[in-house]
Amino acid sequence: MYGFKKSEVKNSFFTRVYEIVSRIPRGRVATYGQIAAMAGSPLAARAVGTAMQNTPEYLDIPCHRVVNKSGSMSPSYAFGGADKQREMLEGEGVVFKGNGHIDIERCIWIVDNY
DNA sequence: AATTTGACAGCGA
DNA sequence: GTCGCTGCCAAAT
Repeated sequence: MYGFKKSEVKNSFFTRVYEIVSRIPRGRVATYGQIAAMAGSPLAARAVGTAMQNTPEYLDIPCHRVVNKSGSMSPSYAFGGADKQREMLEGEGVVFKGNGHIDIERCIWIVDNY
């Protein structure tokens, strides 16, 4: 209550993004654009990136399951680098192709109701 | 209120 | 396939 910033409490775009990301199941990935659309702003993929960069650690959300649409990952990923992220994903069953990219078409998170 | 920033996406070369 | 440029958006300053 007292140690929270307003941005962490109010129902902001970031907050919606965090809630959505926290629901991504194991072995699945979601794209920034996809999450932006779910959060209510289909063109705010970039803003989703900003949200991820500011993700408070105590939220414990699987931000490693968020990747760009080409199935590659951001070099500036904060948990130890792209290779580390790849290990985590492979450990969950996410399929990688020979070129080091995720088989996005196969592992994309499919939601029926939200 | 205006400017800056950035873990994106689409398009052309 | 990669590289660069452009458009977009929400947050923080």
